[in-house]
Amino acid sequence: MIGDACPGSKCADCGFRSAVFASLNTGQLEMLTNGKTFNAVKKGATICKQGDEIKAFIFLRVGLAKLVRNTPDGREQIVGIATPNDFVGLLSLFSSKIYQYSIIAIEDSEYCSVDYSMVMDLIRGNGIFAQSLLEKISHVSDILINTRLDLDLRQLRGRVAFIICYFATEVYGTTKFNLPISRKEIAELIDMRVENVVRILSELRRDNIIRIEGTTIEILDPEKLKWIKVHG
Amino acid sequence: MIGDACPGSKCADCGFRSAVFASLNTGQLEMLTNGKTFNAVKKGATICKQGDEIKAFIFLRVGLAKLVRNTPDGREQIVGIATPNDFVGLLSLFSSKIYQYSIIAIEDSEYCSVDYSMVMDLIRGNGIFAQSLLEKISHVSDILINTRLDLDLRQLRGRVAFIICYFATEVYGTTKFNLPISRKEIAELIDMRVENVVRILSELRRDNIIRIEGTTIEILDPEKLKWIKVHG
DNA sequence: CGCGGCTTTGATGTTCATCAAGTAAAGTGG
DNA sequence: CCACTTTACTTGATGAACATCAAAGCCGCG
Repeated sequence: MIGDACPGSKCADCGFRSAVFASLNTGQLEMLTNGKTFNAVKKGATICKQGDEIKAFIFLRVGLAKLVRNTPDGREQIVGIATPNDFVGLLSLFSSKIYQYSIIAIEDSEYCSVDYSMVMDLIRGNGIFAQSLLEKISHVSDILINTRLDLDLRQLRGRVAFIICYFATEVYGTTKFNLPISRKEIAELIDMRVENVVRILSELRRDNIIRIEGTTIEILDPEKLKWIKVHG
Repeated sequence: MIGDACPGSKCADCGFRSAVFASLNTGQLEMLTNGKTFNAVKKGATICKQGDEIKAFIFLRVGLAKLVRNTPDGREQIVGIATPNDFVGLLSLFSSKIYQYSIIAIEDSEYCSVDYSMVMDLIRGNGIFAQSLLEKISHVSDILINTRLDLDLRQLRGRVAFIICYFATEVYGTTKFNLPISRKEIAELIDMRVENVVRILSELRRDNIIRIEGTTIEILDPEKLKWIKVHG
């Protein structure tokens, strides 16, 4: 499925088009149409790999992906989660020739790749576009850093509560959802051990704060969960 | 001392001029000269304050500053250290109307403030400048995030070793230097408690890995220190 | 069916935060 | 200048939080 033409063919007509591209004129949009590739991948697929040369600008249209980093001691650390409309790998893009993280689909996903040099041309040729991109990248960094700083302040119960709230509000927008990642991945995302993730989830279930059924999680007591998220 | 004219007056002649400004033409450099203010402040001075409206683009010429965040529970967390040639507060700049962090001088410092709207004009009017700025901001974010992720993997001994190495190599470039921050500030920077910072510094001294004399730290055994930094 | 990976719970030891208490250094006011 | 207060630093003792080890159940997959 890699490299198929985008179903909606022209970027100008794309329902997923990001606000970042709003400033492009007709000619520039046509350039974009010709320079991009549409991709659909299954859950588990690697979209790009840490250490590989950056050749494209990746825009996630549908699905969900994790940003993964290999730690010096051979473990894996999840840097963050990419949701639809995100430019994944945006951070590495301008600061390095290689990807700092791998990007792996955690749900069936669709994304567009735009040729790296084309984006550079657009930046140089369209000031408003450059400004939009600056704002976008700045925003993404800010969220990532602030989230990390927040997590660092909390102990494990607070972190687990945080991640449940995150998926409920930021990703799915409901109090009941299918957790797209394993316990082990939660652990990698918030820097703790699998056993403790499990233990704390069990505690939350025991206290009737959440309900767990297979991979489905339902928040029963949002107030209490929020309290734990803030006060640890 | 706030608001004095830059001694070197014209930005075009400024010895501290960042590579980011390399692409500006004569007219644009003149704009810059007229739109900036030069400032010199003493150690401890607040350069900008978390929550205040962003009106300027701050470029640190001389000195050292800490980026500080007030945590929800009233403590302080140090996000990072700004060294000469850094654009401080760069991250907030494009993603928010207000500063996400306070910036406080930890050594006597000099910096230039450039009017916010002027920077925006330059971005829109000069594509190469926009691209340079994207690269710069991307680089700063990347370092900040990777540092944070690294710290999250380490236990306390590793973090203390990390921060000593950081000041030795990144900030001062020597194995013997004056630690510009207090024990408490180290704790705030690497998410631990003062008592443990002190305890671990004492251990390192006892094991002849470092020497401490007042605020001066000298690395005696770089190999061992590096080992601790990596392996906790 | 059996293997391997994910999940779960319990027991145990290590790491770290907290509390307490004392020393040194640095500012403050008379 | 000295008494006084405040702030930074330091060490020890204790308990809480967390990682690690161990073992068993579960599920998907060849």
